[in-house]
Amino acid sequence: MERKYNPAEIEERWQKHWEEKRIFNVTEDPNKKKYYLLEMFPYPSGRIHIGHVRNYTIGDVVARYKRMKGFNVLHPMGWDAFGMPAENAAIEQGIHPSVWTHENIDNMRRQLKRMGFSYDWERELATCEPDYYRWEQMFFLWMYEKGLAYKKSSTVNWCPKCETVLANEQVEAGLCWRCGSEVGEQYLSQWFFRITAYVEELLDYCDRLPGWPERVLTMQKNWIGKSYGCELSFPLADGTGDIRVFTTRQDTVFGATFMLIAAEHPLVLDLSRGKDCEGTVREFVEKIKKQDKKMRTSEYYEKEGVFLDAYCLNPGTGRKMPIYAANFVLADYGTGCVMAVPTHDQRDFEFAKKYHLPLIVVIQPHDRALNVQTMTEAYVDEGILVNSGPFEGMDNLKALDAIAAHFESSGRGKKTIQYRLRDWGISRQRYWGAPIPIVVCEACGTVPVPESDLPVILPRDVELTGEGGSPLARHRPFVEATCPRCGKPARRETDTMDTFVESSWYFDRFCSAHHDVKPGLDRKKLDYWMPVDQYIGGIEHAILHLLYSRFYTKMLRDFGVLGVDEPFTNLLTQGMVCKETMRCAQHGYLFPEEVREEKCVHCNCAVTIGKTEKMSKSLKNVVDPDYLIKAYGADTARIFCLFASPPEKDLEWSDQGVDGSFRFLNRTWRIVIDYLEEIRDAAPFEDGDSLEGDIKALRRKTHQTIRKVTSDIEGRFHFNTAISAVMELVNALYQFPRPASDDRLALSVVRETVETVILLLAPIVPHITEELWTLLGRTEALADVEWPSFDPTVASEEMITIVIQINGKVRSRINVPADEDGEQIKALARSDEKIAWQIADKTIIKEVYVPKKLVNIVVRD
RNA sequence: GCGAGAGUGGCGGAACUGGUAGACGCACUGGACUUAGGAUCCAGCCCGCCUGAGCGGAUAGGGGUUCAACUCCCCUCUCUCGCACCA
Repeated sequence: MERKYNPAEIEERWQKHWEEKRIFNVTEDPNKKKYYLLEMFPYPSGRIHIGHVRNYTIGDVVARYKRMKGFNVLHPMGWDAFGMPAENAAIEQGIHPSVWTHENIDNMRRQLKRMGFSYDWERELATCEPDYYRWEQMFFLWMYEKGLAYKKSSTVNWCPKCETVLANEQVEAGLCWRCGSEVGEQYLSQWFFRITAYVEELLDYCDRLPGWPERVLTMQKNWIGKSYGCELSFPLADGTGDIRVFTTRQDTVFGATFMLIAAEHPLVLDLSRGKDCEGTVREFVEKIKKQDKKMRTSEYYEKEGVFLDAYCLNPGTGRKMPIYAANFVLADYGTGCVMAVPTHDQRDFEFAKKYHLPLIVVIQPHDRALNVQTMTEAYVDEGILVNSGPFEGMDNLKALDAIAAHFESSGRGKKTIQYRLRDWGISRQRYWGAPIPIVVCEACGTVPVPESDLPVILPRDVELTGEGGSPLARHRPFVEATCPRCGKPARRETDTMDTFVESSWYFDRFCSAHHDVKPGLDRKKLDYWMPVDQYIGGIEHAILHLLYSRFYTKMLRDFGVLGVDEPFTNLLTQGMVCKETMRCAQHGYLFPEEVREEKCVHCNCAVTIGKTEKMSKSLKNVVDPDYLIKAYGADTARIFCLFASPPEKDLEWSDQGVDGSFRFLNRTWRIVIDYLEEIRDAAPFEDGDSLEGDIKALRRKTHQTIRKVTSDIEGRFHFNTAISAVMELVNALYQFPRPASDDRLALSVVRETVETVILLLAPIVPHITEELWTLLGRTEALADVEWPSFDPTVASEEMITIVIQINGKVRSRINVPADEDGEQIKALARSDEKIAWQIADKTIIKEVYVPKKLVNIVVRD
C-alpha cells in the first residue's frame, strides 16, 4: 500500500472532526473524577509565538493524557484582553483598542485551533467584555465595603512633557520612551487592595502546597518577607515628638549614633522646615526622587545624605543623635526611618565615614577586639555585647528577646513582626482596563456605584493620544455622573484596574463561563471543578500573578462564592523560550524578519544584537510558529517543542533539529502503513503464549516503553525522554526481522507494538495517531481510548550488566541473571579475567556492592 | 543591587534517590540504492595517545566530603527570570 504522510490534510480533517463531534466539550459529571487542567491564558498581542506553543503543547499533552486515563477533563482557553499594548496600538496606528484586541483574538484563536489543542472552546472568555468585568466590579464593591479596597496616596512615574503616567516598561534609563524627557515622580491618590490582610495565610499555605515547585514557594516566602523585630521610639531632642524605627537588630541599639530617614519621607521636610538647611534639604530630596529605587539601595551605590539640623535621643543610652535624610533608606519599608549603627552595618559604616559621625562598638567578636580607630568595615557577625548597659556580656543573638522585652516594659518599644509585602496598588490612569465602580461626590465623598447599576461600561468613543493623563478623565459623558446617595452631580472615578485583577479569578469563571446571575460564579459548578488540578505557565509569573490569584481565591472564599483555600493544587512553571533582541538606531526593536544580514531592512543600518531575553511582542524577539506548521504540520511543531528540552528549562530558540522530529513521524507513519495489511486482522496477543528470542525482546521493549513513557509524563512532565523512548521502540520495530505473513504469533506481537506506539504518542501528536488508529481498523475515538498499561513481568529483564570498578574506575563488565545473589556477583567480579590480573599483586581493602549496578573493589599496593 | 534558578560533545539534550557520563535526536563524514535526492537504508561521530585490545583526560572554573560526585558542601565566573504600572 502506498500512502504518504500528508500532515496538512490529516490535521485539518481531524480538527474539524473533533469540533463537530464536540469531543472536548465537557460538563460536570458526578460519576467521573474531574481533572481541571489550565494553562495561563495569553495576552492577545496579535500572533502566537513559540513560547505559547511550548506552554500550550505541554498542557495539551497532559489534558489528553488525563483524558485517556479516564478523567473528566476541563481544559479551557480565554484571553487576558485588557492592557497597555492595545492602547499603544491605538496611539501609534489610530486603531481602537477594542478593534485591535478582537482582531488579535480572532487571529490567535485560529492559530491555536490549527495546533489541534483540545480546548473546550464553548467556555472561551475575554476579560475586556462587560459580562466578565461586571463581576470584578461587584467584587470590588464587596471589597470596598469590607475595607479590602481603599484609597491612599502613592507615587507614579510621570512624564512632564506628555503629562501622563508611565509604566515602568515605558521608562528607559530614566527617560520617557515616547518623548525622551526626564521622568519624575508624582503623588496621586490611588486604589489599593489590602493583600496584607491575608499575609499570614498566604505565608502559611506556602508550606501546604506540595504540588508547587520549591523555588516558586521560596520566592513567594521571600517576597512576603516576614521578619521578627522590634519597633523602637527615639524621642526628638526638642521634645516635640518621637521617631519610630523598625529593626531586627535591637541588639545593636546601644551603638546607634545617628538617625536616617528616607529622603521622600514627609518627616524630612517637616523637620527641616524654617531652618537654614531647608533649601539644601529640598534640593536633595528632589535629586534623590530621580534616582532609580533599585540602584539606590545597592551595595555599590554612593551613600548620600543631608543633615536636617535636628536631633533625637537614643532610648538606650540617652545620647544625642543627629538626624539625616538618606538615599539608601526606603520610605515604604518599615517606618521609613532607620537607626544607624555604623559599627555593625556596612551601609551605616560608609555613611558615618563620609560624614564623620561617631562610632561605638557594641558587639565584640570572640577572636579579636574591635577598635573604632582602626575599623575598615562594619562587623556584622555575632559576638558578645559591650557598651550595652544592662545587657553587657550577653551573647548578642540571645539578647535579642531580652532587649525587646526591656524596651517594651519601659514603653519605648514593642516586639513587632514586619513584612516586606505591600498592599497591591491597582489604580491605572489608563483607558483599556476595567473601570473602578466608584463615584466621587462633593457632598458625600467616595460613593460606591450600586450593584444594580453594574456594569460600569467602558465608553467606546475615546480619543487616545498618549498625552494628558487618563483618557477617561477627559471623556465628559463618562465622568459626569449622579451621586447614587444624594442625587447631585458627581464625578466618576476614572482610574481603571490593574490587569492582574482579571487574571486573579479567570480560572473560577471558566467553571461557569456564561453564568449571568450574581455573583457570576455558579457555586455548584465551582465546587465540582475547583481547584485547578494542574496549572501550567511561565516561571516569570512565579510571584505576582500567582500571589495575587492566591489572595483573590482566599478573599472570594471568605465572600462565600468559592469553597477552596488555594486555586492551584499543582503548578508546573515552564522555562522561558528566549531569543536575542535586535534593534536599529532609527526603528527601535526589530522583528527577526526585519533583519537581513545584520542590517535593518527599512534603513539598511547596522543592527545591534542585544541580550537574549524571553520572547515577547514588546521586544519583538518573537518567532511565529506558522512557518513550522506550513512546512511540517502541527504535529511536528508539537513534538519538536517537547523534544527540544524538559519543560522547566529555559530554552534559547533554534529550529535546528525540527527535521529530525518530522523524520520520526514519517518513520512511524511508514512502518505502520508497511505492516497494515498483515496486522489489520491479526488477533490481539494472548498472554500465556510463551515467546522466545526476538519476539520476546520486542514485547519486552514494548512494555518497558509503556512503563517509561507513563512515568515520564505522570511523574515529572519530561516529554523529551518519553519521546526518546518511543523513538527507541520504533527503531526496535524497524530492526525486528519481518515475520512471515502467516506467522500469527509474531504479527500479533507486532500489532501490540504498533498500537502501543500510537497510543503513547496520541497525546503528543494527536492528528497522525488518530489517522493511523483509524487505518488499523479501530473505530473508537483515540482521544477516549484507555491509556495502555504494562505487565511488569513482561517488562522485566532477565539478564543485567554489572559494572566492575577498581578504585572507582570502570575496569570491566559482566552479565548476570537479574536475580543473581550478591556474594556470587562479587566472586564473579574478582575472578573476571580483566580484573583478576589487575588485583593479583594488590591488597583488597574493601568491596562495595551496589545491587543490580556495580562492584567496586578498593585495593592498595 | 536584592531574591530565585541554570551551566554536560559542534548543537538540543540523557544520566530520576551519590553508582557504566553522552540515551534519543540534529549537524557532520563515509558507504548503499537511485535519472535525480533536501527521500530512504547502513556505518562512524567527546578529546588525546596507540596499529589494536587498551590507557589517560573531560560535566563553566577552583577547592572539599566520599570506596564512588554532572549529582552533596564552600568560593568564583557566565547566562536567564522576578523586583510590585509589561503581562
